[in-house]
Amino acid sequence: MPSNSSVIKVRLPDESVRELPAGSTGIDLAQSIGKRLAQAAVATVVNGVETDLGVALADGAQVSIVTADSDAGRHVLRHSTAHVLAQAVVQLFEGAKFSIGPAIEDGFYYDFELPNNKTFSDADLVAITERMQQIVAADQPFVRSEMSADDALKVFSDQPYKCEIIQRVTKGDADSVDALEAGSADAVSVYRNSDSFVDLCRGPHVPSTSRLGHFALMKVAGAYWRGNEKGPMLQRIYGTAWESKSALAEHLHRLEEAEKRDHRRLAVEMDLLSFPQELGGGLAVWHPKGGIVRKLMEDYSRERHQNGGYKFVFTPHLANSHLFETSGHLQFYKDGMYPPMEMDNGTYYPKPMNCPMHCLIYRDRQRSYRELPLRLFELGTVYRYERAGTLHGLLRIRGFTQDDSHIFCTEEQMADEIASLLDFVLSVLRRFGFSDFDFKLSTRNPDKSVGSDEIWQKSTDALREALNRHGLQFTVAPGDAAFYGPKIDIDVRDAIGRKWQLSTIQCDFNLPERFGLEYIATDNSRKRPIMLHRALFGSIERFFGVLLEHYGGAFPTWLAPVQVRVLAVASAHEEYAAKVVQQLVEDGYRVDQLVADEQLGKRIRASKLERIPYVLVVGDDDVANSTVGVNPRGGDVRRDVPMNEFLQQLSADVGETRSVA
RNA sequence: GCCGGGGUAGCUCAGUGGCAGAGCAACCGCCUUGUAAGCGGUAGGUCGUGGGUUCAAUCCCCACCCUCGGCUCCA
Repeated sequence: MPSNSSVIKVRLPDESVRELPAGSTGIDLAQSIGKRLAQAAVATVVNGVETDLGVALADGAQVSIVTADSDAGRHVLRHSTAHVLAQAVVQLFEGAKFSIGPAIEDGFYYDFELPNNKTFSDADLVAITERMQQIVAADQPFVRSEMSADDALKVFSDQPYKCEIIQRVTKGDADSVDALEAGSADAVSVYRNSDSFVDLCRGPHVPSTSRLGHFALMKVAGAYWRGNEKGPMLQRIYGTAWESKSALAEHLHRLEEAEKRDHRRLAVEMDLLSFPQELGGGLAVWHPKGGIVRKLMEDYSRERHQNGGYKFVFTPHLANSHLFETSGHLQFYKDGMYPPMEMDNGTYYPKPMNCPMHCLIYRDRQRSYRELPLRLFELGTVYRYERAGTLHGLLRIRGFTQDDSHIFCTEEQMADEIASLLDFVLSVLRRFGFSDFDFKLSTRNPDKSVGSDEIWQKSTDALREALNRHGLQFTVAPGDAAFYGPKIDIDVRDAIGRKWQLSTIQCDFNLPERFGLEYIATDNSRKRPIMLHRALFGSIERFFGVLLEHYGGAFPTWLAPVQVRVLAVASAHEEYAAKVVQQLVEDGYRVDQLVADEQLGKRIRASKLERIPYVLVVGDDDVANSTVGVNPRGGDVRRDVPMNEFLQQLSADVGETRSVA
């Protein structure tokens, strides 16, 4: 049905059709639907392509409006705010070069090069913010135009980074970042805000700068141009931007809350562990309270492994360099190892991983197929010389203990073994309060791998099948595998939604080869076993750090360093309090008592700050009736609770993993 | 490793080219307390380490160590 030339029809997401005068834009469409929508609109999606609001709509187009409070809308806001940042910097810093400025999660950044290797200071950020607000107030339009690469090179003649992007796009070797910046080779797109500021960009953008304004510049950081460590280092400014003042405020509040549960801060506050400067970077000592929690974690892990058919092994912290030559680690990862110790009978290295030693245990005698799968388990402490700038509390540390398992099995056993491993791993993680998992299957990188296509295929299929068998959603990361085989990585989401990579299950056919591992098969032939690497916590240290942040220091009762604290109202009740303590200790709980030489309120406050799960208060009534006052963490106070009733409550609490506080 | 910010009492932080400061915690005393900070007092420091400049350095300069935010890396 041919439409009237003065009218166009567009289809909306709900399949309804709207008629508009020819030449109407996304703005017109939004206005025709509603005033509020027009106010919230930042872009359109036309036939599946994100487009500026101001572009005339074609007859018959499928159109949806992108609003500022959607993920896509915030992305547009953030990208547009990055342009405003670039304009402000170029205006305030004579000779500044700007390179790329994408939207990222929660915000945006822009990379700059200042003349004479100058860097931005915090004071500069204040000035830049003010200038950005002026640009917002000036209501500058974002005007799109397309031009040839030659013309674009002229426009950006004084901007070497922009020229480099244009040239790469022209030559056809643009990566995804370049493409975002410049559009395509035949039509380089640019957005102009004013006579003096134009930026290379694919878009889309908000119609004008007045749509922005709820942003904050967060920090300055160095960043390599194109991520190349050998290339120039630029100055990156990070910012955050939102659709409203309140959304921005909420985000800043979330950051504050996250900072309060930073494991490094909690470790100090709660006297769990420390990083003495005298030890050297990235090396921790565990204090008694942290030690209790760690021991409980390890005990639980050992118990589960015991029940899971694992054999416990122990291996030394040092090994002769021959071992790591055989394994190939010295060849691939020497830079990440602590330096060698030259001894009169050879060269020794602190071990950066346990697998080669477990291979030696396997190889020590002839193995039969009847022994397989052979599951070796060790809490093995390893040392890796992580680069100085990468250390981060417990999450990136130089000396750590892996809950490391190596499973030797036949090719036929591999799929079942991986499937049951997944069950095992998830079951243990759930006990620690995690319930939200993301799975990633990392596949072969042909340029950085060893082994035959066939075995790679088999291993990858086995991992994939295990995930499918459990009905688990997973993403595939092509080329992210280790050099020796594919792997499944398991991320958990913590109480405030952040993702942490913890467990990993890896197939390895390289080390069995290198160590010449064999077993005698049913037909009396010698065969090579498959080796599965599996770390569940990853490292005890890292897992502990993640747990600390997950619970915000409020460990579930079964893990809490002190589970119950007993407070006498006054000195006269101290004797009864001590009896309560004694009974709880006899029942196997971790209990202490704070004597009444301070006000009760003050002692309760101190106990709450220590995040003790139960504070018991005992006074005259309790002495008379054998009761306690129960003040639970995160709950309401109950008076006159019979001791037996409290014991039942405590027992039930410790028996199950409590939800996070 | 690279760019930038830091390191002062147990903790959080202020401060100055000329005798080192606060709050909390600790310790002592008074108070004997019924559910998140009672009152008074005492003690506590090689101002990260080593050099240099200076009549004098915690402060200025250099190097190193540690740490924080990023980048790169992460078997």
